[in-house]
Amino acid sequence: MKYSIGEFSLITQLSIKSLRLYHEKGLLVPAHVDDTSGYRFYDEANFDTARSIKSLRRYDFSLTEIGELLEGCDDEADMIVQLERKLGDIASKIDRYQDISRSIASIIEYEKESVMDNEREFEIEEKELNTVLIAGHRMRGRYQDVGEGLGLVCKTMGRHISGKPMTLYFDCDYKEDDADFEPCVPVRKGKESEGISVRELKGGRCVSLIHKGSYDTLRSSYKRIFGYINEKGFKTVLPTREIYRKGPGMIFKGNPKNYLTEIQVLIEE
Amino acid sequence: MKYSIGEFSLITQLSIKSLRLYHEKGLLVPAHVDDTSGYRFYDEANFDTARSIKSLRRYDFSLTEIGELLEGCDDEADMIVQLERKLGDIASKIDRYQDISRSIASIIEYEKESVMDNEREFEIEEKELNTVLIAGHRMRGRYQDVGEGLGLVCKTMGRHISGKPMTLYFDCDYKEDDADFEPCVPVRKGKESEGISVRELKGGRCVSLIHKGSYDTLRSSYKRIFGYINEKGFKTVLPTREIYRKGPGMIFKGNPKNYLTEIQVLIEE
DNA sequence: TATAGAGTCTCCCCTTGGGGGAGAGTCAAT
DNA sequence: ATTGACTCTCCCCCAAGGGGAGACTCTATA
Repeated sequence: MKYSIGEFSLITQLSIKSLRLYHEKGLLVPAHVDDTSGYRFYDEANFDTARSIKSLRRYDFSLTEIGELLEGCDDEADMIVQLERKLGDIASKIDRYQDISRSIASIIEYEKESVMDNEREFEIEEKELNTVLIAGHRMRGRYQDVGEGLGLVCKTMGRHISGKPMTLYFDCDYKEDDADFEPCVPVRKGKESEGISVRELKGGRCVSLIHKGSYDTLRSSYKRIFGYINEKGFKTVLPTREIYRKGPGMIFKGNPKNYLTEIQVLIEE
Repeated sequence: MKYSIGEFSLITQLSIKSLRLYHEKGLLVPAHVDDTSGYRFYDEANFDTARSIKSLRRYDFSLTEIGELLEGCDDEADMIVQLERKLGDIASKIDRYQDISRSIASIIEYEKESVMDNEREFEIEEKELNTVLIAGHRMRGRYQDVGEGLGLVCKTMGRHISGKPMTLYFDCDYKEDDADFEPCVPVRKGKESEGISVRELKGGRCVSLIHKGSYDTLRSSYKRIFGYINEKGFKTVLPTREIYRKGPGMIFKGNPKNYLTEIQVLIEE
């Protein structure tokens, strides 16, 4: 019994285009090709091959791989090896996509959270801070270098990170070029490594203000918060903290007008 | 500060080819293009865009999607929607790959198992069968139609299947065209549906022989097993069972010489 | 037997995200 | 002025087909 390509396509559920491609690649050669018309005709034996190809395609084998399998299909042990290799491929794809999935989920969480805060106006408040475990990288230089240090710390600690990134400032006054600071992140656990210090950061009573907008305008908020502290007669404790509640985002830099930075100054009780 | 495409490529870790492509697609337009030489020059602002593109590519966004995101990046809420859509995409990909992974694993198991039996020679033996839950599709016709019925049952029961497919034969003698049989599979659980009967198949003492080779030669094994039964003076109980321990395989038809079919004839105790 | 309509053929272009290379122009240093 | 390093555009390539054009071929009906 002979089947034209159209009939064969209907039966096997493979498109005519695909059948012609498989013919060209030598995967599924029609039983007979008419010399004068060039028409392809398929027979019963072709059904088995068609079924094999369909299965393998469903399992994400490439046409090249299918070709190799169809050639050497006599030794079944070899086929098992191929299947196991494929299983490994698939597993690593799953791993990769799961990584991506986790990353995207955490980005969404980050963005959502900060969008919520976005409409509020913020006032100075006093509050109690808990002691937290942090990993930090102490350095000297200009304020712009904070980003770099933060990147280093985040990359090193990876998924142990348990909170927003922050910077500790150890100077009592503003220094342009030789500031002493420590970009850090809260972590669940972690071990010391080159340049990275892991330790507890003591909590306590503090004065806090959330600054909205570009980092260039941070100093106006510092002025406000220290004005408040002086007015109340508090004595401050170093280091001062900056918590980056919403910064440049993990994908887009975003609009600096929407950046949110919390300034925390600990006070003696 | 201006960077040539080579420098920019080194810094951003994007290939020159990619950079030119992104320029062409309008995703990452150099800050300046020299009129006469056509040389591309990038500036600081381009770094942010480059970083965004790299992140999004890592998260499996297509260039088209990235383009749309870069256009409408002012409304962040919209970006969250896009990210969530992507998250859904990724999740469905993971699902799909996990399905494939499971399928391949079961194929491997099937093939391995049967390869092990492959070298053995088989003799008639008597053994005890347990009662099992089966799903079957009773039908009349030719023996060749067994395959179809089995396909139906397997597709319907899907992952509830818990053993090798088999056929029950209800005729006491060989009928060419109007045999009465029931392709079925053991299942863990399952509900009746159109044409499918789910029930317990009673066990008992039986005479069993594993037939090696094409189904066309099955009758010689039947002759042997019934010869044995007559010799021993056993009385048989219908239906007779054929268990397809290794058949045409899920991908390749395989070599019929290696097919293994167990014939089980229950006897009165 | 002519013709219409359906089926099939080959050939070409398109998709994604670039890689590889040819041939020509440009830049900076010697 | 020349040389070597960069860069430009343009073309072809990958996988697995999809879409369509223009030309044949087959079959059924008038």
